[in-house]
Amino acid sequence: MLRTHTCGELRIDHVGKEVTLCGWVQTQRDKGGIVYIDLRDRYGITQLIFEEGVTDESLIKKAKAIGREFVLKAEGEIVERFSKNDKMATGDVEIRVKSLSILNKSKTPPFTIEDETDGGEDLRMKYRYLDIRREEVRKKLELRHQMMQKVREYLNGEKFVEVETPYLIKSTPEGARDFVVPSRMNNGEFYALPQSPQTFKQLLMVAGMDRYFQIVKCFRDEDLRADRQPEFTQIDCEMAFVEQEDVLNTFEGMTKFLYKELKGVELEDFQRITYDEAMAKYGSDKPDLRFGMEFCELNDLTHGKGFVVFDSAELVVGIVAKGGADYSRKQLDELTDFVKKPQIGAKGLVYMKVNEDGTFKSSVDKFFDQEAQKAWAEKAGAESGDLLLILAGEKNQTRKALNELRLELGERLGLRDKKKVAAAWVVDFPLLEWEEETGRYHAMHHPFTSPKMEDIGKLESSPGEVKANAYDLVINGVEAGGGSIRIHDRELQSKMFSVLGFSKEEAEAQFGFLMGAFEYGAPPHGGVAFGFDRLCAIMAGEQSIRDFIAFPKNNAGRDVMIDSPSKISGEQLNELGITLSEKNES
RNA sequence: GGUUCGGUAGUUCAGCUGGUUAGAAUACCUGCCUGUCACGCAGGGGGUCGCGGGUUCGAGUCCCGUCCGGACCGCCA
Repeated sequence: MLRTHTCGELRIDHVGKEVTLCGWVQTQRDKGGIVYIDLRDRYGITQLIFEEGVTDESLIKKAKAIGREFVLKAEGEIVERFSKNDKMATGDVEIRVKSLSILNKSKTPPFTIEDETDGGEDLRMKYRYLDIRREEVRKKLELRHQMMQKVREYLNGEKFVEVETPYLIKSTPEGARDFVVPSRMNNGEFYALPQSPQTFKQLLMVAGMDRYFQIVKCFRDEDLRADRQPEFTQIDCEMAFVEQEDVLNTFEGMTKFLYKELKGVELEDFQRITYDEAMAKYGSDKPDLRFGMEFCELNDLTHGKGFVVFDSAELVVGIVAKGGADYSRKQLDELTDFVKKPQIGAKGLVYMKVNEDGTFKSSVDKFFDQEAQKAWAEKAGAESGDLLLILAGEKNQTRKALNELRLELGERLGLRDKKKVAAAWVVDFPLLEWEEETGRYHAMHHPFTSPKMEDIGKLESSPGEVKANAYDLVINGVEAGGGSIRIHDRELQSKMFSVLGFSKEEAEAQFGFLMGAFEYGAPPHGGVAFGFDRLCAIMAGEQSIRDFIAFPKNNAGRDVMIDSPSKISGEQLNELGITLSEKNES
């Protein structure tokens, strides 16, 4: 070992000891007759001191020539500081250096290695190895590590077995686009990287593994977001001989365990809310329940008064912004512009202020008298000083837009409190969703999700109304995980594929192995998958998952550090039997 | 595929309705400084204003195209 201690552990009772530290130079402060160097490693920072009259002349000269991020080995005696720094854990002591080796020099880094770095996103990613030296990023990766340990601890305690499943598997048309890997030995054929180990974990249930989990990379070739990466990590779980409640309880337990162990927070029992209720009250299947501001439907109080926008709307729905009656014209215009943004797509925004004197002032006074507005206020629960904001239009679109407005207001009113944790299970998702482009139904969760028993009769007659044994865990408005009770019966699975528009042959070719397995005594089973990166971000109160991934990709799916993806040689292409179209040749 | 914001010193940014020699902070270099810890003081170097084209007497600034980055919509069973 080159060092006897780390840069974070020395305290006043170490005084007098001879130690050797290794680390990077955070800063060097040359005061003339005295030189300080802050030496940093992953554990902390310790001050080195070189003093005229005490330290060797040549050593002082050496110290004066040292720059940021040099790698040093410093030997010396721990002494009590003449002037202490109570902002540092090691601030009571310093090392009076007797011997110094420069283990490596460093170019001046392109951005400062500090919590409040001056580096932009792009630059930080290009020099990610420097970015990770920053405490802020390091702590996030350490949280991730801790979480991984705790997940394993909990699931191991619950008798789950961690089983690895293959990465080179088969492409299927359902769901997200696959990342595809050409096979040299099977020329002209391709593997696909798993979007999730779904079918394998079900096969493990058939295999009697009973309780399976895996912390596993998954791959989806879709566009990125702050909370979406093309390769990401899931806590993938499956249990046999269980019902929905058993799965929910097990993983509610895991989530509580993680919060307790990692954040010291005891979570209350999670709310349960149905999909239909979530959509009606919040316009979203992942509502942020840290605050109320529930939707209030106003159809019956708004129709027939000659206001065309409301009369022609499938849904008229509002929310109350507490204390919003003093919003200025400008603020209201801002909110109107917000909902009219193309991403949100509302045509306009109707407001109604409840004045302190009990009167009402709205943007539609022409059509609705005080009496009518009073009725709105009563229904929506708007009291004096409040602001009622109303959107109207096609049902789903309007709910979606009002959801965005609700979140925006929540942000502006400071209701999305980072310190709060609101976790809920959203249950009873629809089994199927109509897809306009293809003109057929597709599975809302995935095609292995079981329909509710009582709805099975409707599978062929009115598929859109069938509810599924599917559930999502939503924390602070983020989908942290989701799962379902699966189909374990060959006939039902077959029927499901046919409802989804698969021919018998297609279903057999793509999923015959699974349906075949169901014929050999498949137990009832179900499970869940958590977005591990997201769970880390949620727990740290962050929006972006990128800093919880050591080497993430940028918006365009590129790794700017190693510059991938990249072209491959003609020989490699030949070997794989691949010809590129002209526009891609170089 | 689309919307939107941005690209100016190593870095983060300012630069107005087009107008002389493009600025600040920080970083870097040199000198001074024995208790600093965002050290201080004095001085210095540092720019293809992303790239290409256009308008103009004149473009960092306006227009078109393009590349790069961020956020978002579509997409993500």
